[in-house]
Amino acid sequence: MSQGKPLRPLVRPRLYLGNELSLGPGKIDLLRKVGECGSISAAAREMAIPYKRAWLLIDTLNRGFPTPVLDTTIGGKAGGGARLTALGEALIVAYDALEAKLNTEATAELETLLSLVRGPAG
Amino acid sequence: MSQGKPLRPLVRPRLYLGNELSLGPGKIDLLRKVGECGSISAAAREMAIPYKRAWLLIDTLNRGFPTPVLDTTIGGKAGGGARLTALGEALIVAYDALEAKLNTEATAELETLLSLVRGPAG
DNA sequence: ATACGCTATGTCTAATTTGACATAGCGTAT
DNA sequence: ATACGCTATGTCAAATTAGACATAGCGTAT
Repeated sequence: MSQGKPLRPLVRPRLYLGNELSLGPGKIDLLRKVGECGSISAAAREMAIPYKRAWLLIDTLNRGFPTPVLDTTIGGKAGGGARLTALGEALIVAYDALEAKLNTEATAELETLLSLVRGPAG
Repeated sequence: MSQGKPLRPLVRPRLYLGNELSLGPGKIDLLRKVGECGSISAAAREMAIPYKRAWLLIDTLNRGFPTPVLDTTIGGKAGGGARLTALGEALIVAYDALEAKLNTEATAELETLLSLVRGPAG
């Protein structure tokens, strides 16, 4: 009966984009948070991960893509911070589109998988 | 335009199925190989991974699902080996269906992502 | 000038994962 | 009886990854 629309994503894909670069929910969530917070460190704080880890994740993105995903400026107290570049925004948009499509178009396949986890008595 | 059908999967999804259980290309490929080879060790050999690693991967599947994914029998030289259970086969079928759907229905979104890796000059 | 909060690194340790061997025991085939 | 090849574990070192601190330097605000 197809069950309304939960719309809570069942699956958050991870893409292997060659060149040792992968893009999954972790980096996307971080990127989005940085866009919201306006700085890497604020995003890291909110996500409860060390600043260095956040910076490193961003760094792998900057290296993996032809142009950086963030515009960063040094200096604190309203001076410095980070903003998404056009590429950064495009990544989020494209990822979200893929995730949404996956979770609407392939719901049946996903439910099949999940039902197998629960077993016949699920 | 839509470009024929390469049908080579652009993305091989990894599913997080709760309970510390994840299902991605690695375990699926292994499962399939075991089905082809008729034993865990032969599959491991062909995939060039240590037997123990293969066995461990299978083990996490067996623990994560309500019933085992393999029927194993001890004893060598045509005596022992492993065969897929109904669940094991179902997993492969369901995964393949999901992967196929993802790679046919979401080609546009995937291409968008890939184009971003290459940049405007790609 | 001082303080604050940010980017950008470096270093070192702990935790986790991976890999390589080793071993026990079983079931067919010879 | 012996050999072979499989499942099923155990152990232990190596490699990789994650985490915790430490530090340098800059740019706004006060």
